Order: sequence, then C-alpha cells, then structure tokens
Amino acid sequence: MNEDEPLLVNELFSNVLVIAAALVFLISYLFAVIREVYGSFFFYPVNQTVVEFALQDTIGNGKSGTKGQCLKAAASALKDGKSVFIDRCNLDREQRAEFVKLGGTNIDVHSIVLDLPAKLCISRSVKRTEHEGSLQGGKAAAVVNRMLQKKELPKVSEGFARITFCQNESDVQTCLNIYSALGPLDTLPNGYFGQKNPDAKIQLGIMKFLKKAEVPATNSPSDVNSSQPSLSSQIAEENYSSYRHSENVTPSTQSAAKEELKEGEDLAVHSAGSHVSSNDAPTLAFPSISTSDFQFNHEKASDIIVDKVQEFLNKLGNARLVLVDLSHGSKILSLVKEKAAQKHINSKKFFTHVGDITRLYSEGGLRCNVIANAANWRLKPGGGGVNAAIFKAAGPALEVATKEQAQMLHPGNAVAVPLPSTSPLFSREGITHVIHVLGPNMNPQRPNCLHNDYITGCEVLRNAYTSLFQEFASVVKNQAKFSEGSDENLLPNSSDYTKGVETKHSPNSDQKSKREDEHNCDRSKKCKGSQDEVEANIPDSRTGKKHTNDDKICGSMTKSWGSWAQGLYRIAMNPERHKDVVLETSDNVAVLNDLYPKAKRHLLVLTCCEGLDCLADVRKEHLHLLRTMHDMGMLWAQKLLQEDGSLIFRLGYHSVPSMRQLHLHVISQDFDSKHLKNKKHWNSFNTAFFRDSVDVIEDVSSHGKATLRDEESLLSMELRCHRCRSAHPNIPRLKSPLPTCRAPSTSV
DNA sequence: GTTCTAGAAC
DNA sequence: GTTCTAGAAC
Repeated sequence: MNEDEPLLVNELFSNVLVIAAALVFLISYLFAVIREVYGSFFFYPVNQTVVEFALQDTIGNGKSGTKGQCLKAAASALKDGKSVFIDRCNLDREQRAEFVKLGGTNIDVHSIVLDLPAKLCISRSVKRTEHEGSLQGGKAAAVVNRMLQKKELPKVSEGFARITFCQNESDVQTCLNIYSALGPLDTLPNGYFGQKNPDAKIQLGIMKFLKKAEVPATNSPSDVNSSQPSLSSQIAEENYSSYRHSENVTPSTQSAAKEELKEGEDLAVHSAGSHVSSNDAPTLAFPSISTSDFQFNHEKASDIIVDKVQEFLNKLGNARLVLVDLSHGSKILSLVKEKAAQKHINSKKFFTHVGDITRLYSEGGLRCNVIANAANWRLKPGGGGVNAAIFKAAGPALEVATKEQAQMLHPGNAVAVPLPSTSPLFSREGITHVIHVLGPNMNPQRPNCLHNDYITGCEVLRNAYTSLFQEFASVVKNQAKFSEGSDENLLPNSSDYTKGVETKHSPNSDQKSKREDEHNCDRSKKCKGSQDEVEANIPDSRTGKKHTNDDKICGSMTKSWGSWAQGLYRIAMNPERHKDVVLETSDNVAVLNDLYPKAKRHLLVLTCCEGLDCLADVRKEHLHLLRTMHDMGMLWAQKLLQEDGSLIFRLGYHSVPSMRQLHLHVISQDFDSKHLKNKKHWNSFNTAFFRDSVDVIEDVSSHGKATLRDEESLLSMELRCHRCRSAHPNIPRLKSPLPTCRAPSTSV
C-alpha cells in the first residue's frame, strides 16, 4: 500500500451512494487508520441515493460530537428505516456494545475491520498536522499504541452477523464493491470474511493457554490467511485451538493464569506464572481398589487402605496420598476417613476427596501429579467406572503410552505410565503419570474371581496398594532426581516393572533399549533412511555440486550450512564430549542452554539423530522423536518454573533455523536478554516463523510434514509487542520499559 | 548464529 | 551529533 496516499474511509464510502440492504447497520471497526478516518457517521436511506452523514468528531456543529449524540442519531435513522453506517474507532467490545445493541433483533449488524499495520498507521498519524480529534503530531503514535493495546477484534458472538476484515486497499475495494452492488432486498452471507475467526488466529504462546476469549488477535497482512472458511469450520478450529493451545504451557502456568483471570487483572501487568506455588507436594490420587465393580468387602478394604497408607506415608517424604470417590455418600470413603483419624494419620498428607478423578484440579482445585486407575487386566479402555473415565479423559495418548509400558496386568500389581503432554489430563489437570493398578476380584462376572476367598483377596489387595504406592514413590523419586538436574535416565527401577507386569520387553533394561530403538536415531543408520545418504554424495542436478555433510539437502531444498552453523550438530554427534554445555542427555536428545539466550531462560532440546537438520526434514517417522523432544522441553520448562514461577514458556521450532541439527527452543516469554538485538531475533520468536511444538506435532501427524512459514517476510515484519501487539519502530523502543503493555503510556 | 561497520535515520 | 539497521564476513 502506498503510504503517501493514505486510504481515507471517508472518501471511500462517500462513493457509496447506494447501500440499500434494508436496515443494514454497519459498524466500522477501525484501529489501524484511526486518525485518518476519524469517526464519521453515514446514514444511507433505503432505496435512495442521498447520503446523510455525521462525524462523531464534528457532529456537534464543528465541535467534537459525543458518543451519546452518535447513538441518538443512529437510533433515529434506523427508526426511519434507513441503513446506518457508523465509522468509528470501536476498539473494544464494550465500546461497540451500545452500537450493536441498536440493531435489536431485526437489524443485521455488520462490521468492517480495517486492520492495517500499526506502523503505517503511526507514520500517517505523525505526519498529519491537523485533526478533528485534537490529536496532532507525535502524540498520535502514543495514542495509536495505547489504542492498539486495548483493541479487541470484533466477533460474531458480540452480535455481529457478518464481519469483514480488510488488510489492505485491495480488500477495502473488494468490500466496497460488495456493498455497492447490493440492491434493496439483497443480503450478504453471515460469518467472518477476509480473515479467520479472531480466536483461531491467536498464535501467541502466552495468550494461548489463557483461553481468554477477548484476547486481541491481530495479525499483520502477511500472517493472514485470506481464505474464507465456512463459519462451521471456523468454530471447529476455534474449539480445537483452545484445546490445543492449552497444551503449550505447563499446567502450573495455566492454572496460575486462571487464577489471574479470576482476579480480573491485566495480563500485561502480571505475568501468568506469578502465582505458581513451587512447593506443591507430589500427590497421588487413587480410587478405592476393588470395592466397586469387583465387589470387595468395604470393611476389609478400608483396613488395608489405612494400613498401607500409614506404611507408605513415611517413605514418601512430603508427598501426599488422596483417596477419591465420586459420591458424597461413599461408604468406603467414610470408613477410611474414620479409621485414618483413629490412627492419627496426618490429614495433610492423607485425606479423602469427593470428586471426579479426571477433574481433580479443574473442578476440585486439587492438584495431583499422579492418579491411579482401577484398571482391567488387559489394560484396555472401556468397561465402566474409573477405568473408562480415565481413558476417556486422557485421550488416545494414554492408550498408546500404556502399550509402551505393559501389555497386561496381574491382580495385585501396578504399572506407572508417563502421560504424554498431548493428553488433556496433562495439560488441563497437570497429571504426569497414570498408575494402572489391578486389585482382587470378588465379582463372579469378572475375570479371576476369588469367590469370597478373602485370605487370598486381602493379600492381593495389600499387594495392589503396595505396588501402587511403590510405583508412585518411584515416580516421585525420578521427578525429584530430574529437578536436581541429574542426567540419569528417568526410567523407574527395573524392580518396579518386572513383577507381575508383562512388558513388551521386560525387564526394564530391555525396555530402555527398546525405547532407544524406537526413536531410533542410530547414527550409522540415519533417521532419514538411505535415500539422502545416496543423494548426499551425488552431484546436485541444479548446482552440479556435490553435497557433503556441510552442504546437504535440507528437506526438499538445498541448504548449505556454514562452518559457524555446525555447532549444534557437533554437540549432537558427541554429546558426551560436551559435558560442559550439555545439561542432560536422555532418549537420544540433549538439552543445553542456548549460547546466546534471547530471554531469561532459553534452552535447546537437540536431537542426537543424524540426518535431521531442520524442520523441513521432519516426516511422520519422526513423530515419536518430536514428542520425546516436546516432553523433554516441557519437563525442563517445569523445572525452570520451580526456580522462577513468574516465567512463561513457549516451546517451538524456527521454520528455517540458522544452526544445523533439529532443535526445539524452550524459551521464556520475557525476552529479557542483551542477546536479543535485532528484528530477526525478535520476529523469529514472535511471528509464525516460530512454529509451536504442539502445532508441529499436529502438522506432521496429520499431513506428514511440518508447515513452514516464509522466512523473509516474517523475519522482516514490523516489530510488535507479543503481549499487546503494539508496534514499535525499533528494537530498543520495543524493549524499553515505556511504552509497553506493562506500563501503558498515560501521556497525551 | 555473532561481530563489524557503513550509512541511513533521527 | 547519536542511534539503529542491515549486509558482509566468519
């Protein structure tokens, strides 16, 4: 768009002499060209070519008009059967609400959004010397920035029948043509046009998990998909994205953010993680085993529960145990409660809880990192009760993860399954492990019925709780080990897996090697298969050059790596030789601090697998690796959060990395670093160039490869604050304390 | 990826 | 005058 010839909506719509869709009420939502198109009112009488108009700023005989005057004028025109076009800076929902209300039930309310780059807007405003709105010179930039901080894109849920987004002059022209062509009885289809549903476009990690419906979602033109998806598909996408986005952060930040919203505080002022309590004790929530469908005697069961709890509480450090049942009238719960009190068991470390075990945190506010499942011997979903509920709530991820650990379970045994971070139970409830446990069965309709043999039954039930609590202890121990920064592997002790659990490759040592085989990355074998190995040594038909290790194919295109770009590759090939920088190696991935961190905390999770240089190389067979990297990144984010609860993390990949060897960035969203120096640095983490790990996994699993975003345009995009989206002319201004969303400018 | 630096922008 | 960007070299 030509900056010298700013688009004036006044000019634009003064050309619209006939806009005759009966009682179409247009609200023009203008934030980008704010001061160029100061609020003007146009009244289009139906079936007439006469245009009445009034500016909010000039409605009162040349003086600034008030909102009340505008509303009155609009209501009056509507009453007269006219179509009304309101041209006004309706930045937020609240400001628009009164106008939308004018539409009532019979009048379609449309919105046209002129969403132009803020930089353009500011430069225009600054150049302008005289303005109806008493806004002149340099103050304009401050106003624009301040307004942009508040802006909320309109949504159909506010009462709009149709919302059209215009990103440039051509979009505006199209819009103009559409409305110009309307006849008296014509109508326009409802929904979003020109841009996706605002919610679906939110791509900021920080905003993502908040599920904050009102989050402003501005995107620069290059980031906007100009397709016009159907409304239903948009809604589906919206729902999907809110679920998906919540996975992108650690559950603790998510919950903290929730608290923050409750308090109604400004996002920008307090970072979402600030309420994180780092001393949340590890907690196992477990249902009463065998007393429901397996019809085990409640008295006997409650004795065993209390005994075993007492036995283990001392061994579990600060960990807590919680017996959970759905119903308030639960007999087993009251029995256990009573007996635990009699035995003076510490009620802070062991207590009972009434609620849904799959919604302990979201509905009960009870944070449990591990839950037990009263499983069936096949370790399959279905059946009823707790087992069905947990498998359903955890999604298919649990089934897959369970299969990796064990095929079946004998009565009296338990098996811990790490919950993939893709599971809603992980993202929503903060559950990291599900421990499947199988108790004795006294129900003749179920397998392995003991037919009231309570001598065996009690022994089996004792074993079941012993095994359950041991598994839990093992999880706690490993997590503690992890947070101490140990580079030992995270697998539980072999003894935890062998007895009564038929693993695919038990015992544990085999399991570990199996896991390594699975995401294989055997350096001699090469992840990408043999094809690239062959290609790597034949001349490229386009360049005639030979590919070597330093000049190899990256995805479908030739990408050469300079010597300076080989650092990560060297570490990945020999992580043991770089113990000084490598924080941890496990499952063929290495974790290290970024040499030039772009935020307070900035880690890289590096694959040690040769042949995977960048995202373009990633294919379906690397899904397991991507998940491993993601899980490792999440664990480290959690660990870092324990050190500083105010941090917020985002996990993702650069569309086109500068350094060879696939690496996942785990980066805190403060961007407080002297190493973040230029536009490329900023945009590589704050535009679609940065591909969220969860999105990459989703892309690869559904399309077989990752979606890469155009490097050039994204990296040279205007600088916008990742929180409030305000635009800034350069990096120092962007990073300077004022005017940012943390401390909104009050001048003007 | 960083560093250096010419020259544009302020 | 200083600040900042962007391109080349590494």
